[in-house]
Amino acid sequence: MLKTPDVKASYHHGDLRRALVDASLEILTSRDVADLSLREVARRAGVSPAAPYHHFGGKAELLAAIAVEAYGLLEERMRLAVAGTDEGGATLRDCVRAYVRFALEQPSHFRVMHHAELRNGETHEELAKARQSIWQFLAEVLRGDPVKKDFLIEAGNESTLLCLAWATAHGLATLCLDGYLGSKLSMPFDVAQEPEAVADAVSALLATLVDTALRRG
Amino acid sequence: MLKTPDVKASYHHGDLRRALVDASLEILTSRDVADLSLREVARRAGVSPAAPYHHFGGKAELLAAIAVEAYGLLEERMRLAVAGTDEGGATLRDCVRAYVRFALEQPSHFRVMHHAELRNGETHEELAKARQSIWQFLAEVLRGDPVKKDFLIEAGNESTLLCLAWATAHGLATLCLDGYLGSKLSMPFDVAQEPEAVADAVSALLATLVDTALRRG
DNA sequence: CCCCTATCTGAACACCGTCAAGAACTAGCG
DNA sequence: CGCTAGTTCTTGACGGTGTTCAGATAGGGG
Repeated sequence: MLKTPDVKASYHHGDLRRALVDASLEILTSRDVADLSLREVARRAGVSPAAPYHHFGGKAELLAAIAVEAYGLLEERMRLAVAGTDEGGATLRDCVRAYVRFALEQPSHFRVMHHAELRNGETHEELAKARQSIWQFLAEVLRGDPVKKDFLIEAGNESTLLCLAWATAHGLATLCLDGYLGSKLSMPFDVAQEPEAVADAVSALLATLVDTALRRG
Repeated sequence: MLKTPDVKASYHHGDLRRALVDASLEILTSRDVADLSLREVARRAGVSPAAPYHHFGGKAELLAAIAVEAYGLLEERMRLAVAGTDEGGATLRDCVRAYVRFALEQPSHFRVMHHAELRNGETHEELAKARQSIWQFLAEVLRGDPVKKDFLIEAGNESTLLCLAWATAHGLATLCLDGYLGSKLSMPFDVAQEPEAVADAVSALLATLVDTALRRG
């Protein structure tokens, strides 16, 4: 429906590759990635079940393409997030927050990124590059913070702190998306807030803990 | 093969329900939960594809049963972990570490716990209870720590710190299991250590940060 | 002993991912 | 313009899946 209007509905689809990705994302809005059917994607794009195989090697490759796109979007988000802050101790908080917000606002993309079928094999070259790019960026952000820099270098704790930040962000995002946080689902106390608010509070707490502890260190 | 030896291989299976769960766990050792085929489980248990439906409502209910079992195991692990420590500030670290170690040592159970098919629907009553039980336990552990107690109560930050701990543990476990940590897969620096070592270091760092910051607070 | 119930089988349905062969269309060369 | 080459899509098929249902089978209570 959003195709370039001058292109008629001809035998040859205008840009089927793009249409398949978009159709997948639409379906993923309401279904989980494990239940994504390649046939349904083709159906929604108005083509036969075998058509996608001329643009992707198979279902896994379609998902990989979506994941690569997702990594690009995520890195862009995080760059924007830290660009807005003034080099203070807020960068860590903003990175974590951007990560979680991306997961909450683009859940389809986020879920595909971490799906099982494209984790194990070193299959996709682009995927590995996209992942490394984000790590690199995060490492630079951390190194750029003058307060943390000394502590990191002297203690050799750079990777540990980086892992802590990423684990927190990833865990937060995963828990939010899976519905563990923010609802009356399973919490024994007052986390009646929205998932976003919980994520913000946790991100801020982590940044505060790090800053306070390091200034003391 | 591990059935009680006196029971013959009769038409009626001795304890098919248990056998199906065990067969599932065996298969999950080498395959992801998304690729778990109910027919294959039945095949491995030596019964027809329709047999499981007399013990479980379907594939989802089988997975739910495994998940309930997993929550029990996890809570047991965590209780043991904190029972061994002397009420100091190490409890937080030990909880996080126990969580991650459980994920690494029982990956089949852990993956099933957080699989999509049993997240959304309020389907299983037992599942919700098992989840709440762990939350309750974690909250008690945190409240029991005298150093953190004051900070938590005065600041109203109890749930936030709890979420931070859980998010870190969960993120760490997920990242380890998915192969992001501990290998040359995608890290730009020296995380050549084993996943367990990384997890230990991160858990310790989090606990240190919390203690240092709160003692200062 | 017989019947009843729980348990398991066999066949069936619809759906899935994937592949091989061929039809429909486009593009480019003469 | 017309023919050819090549890309793009369709049709049809194969094996696998979750699930259902009528019927076969076994064991326990009257």
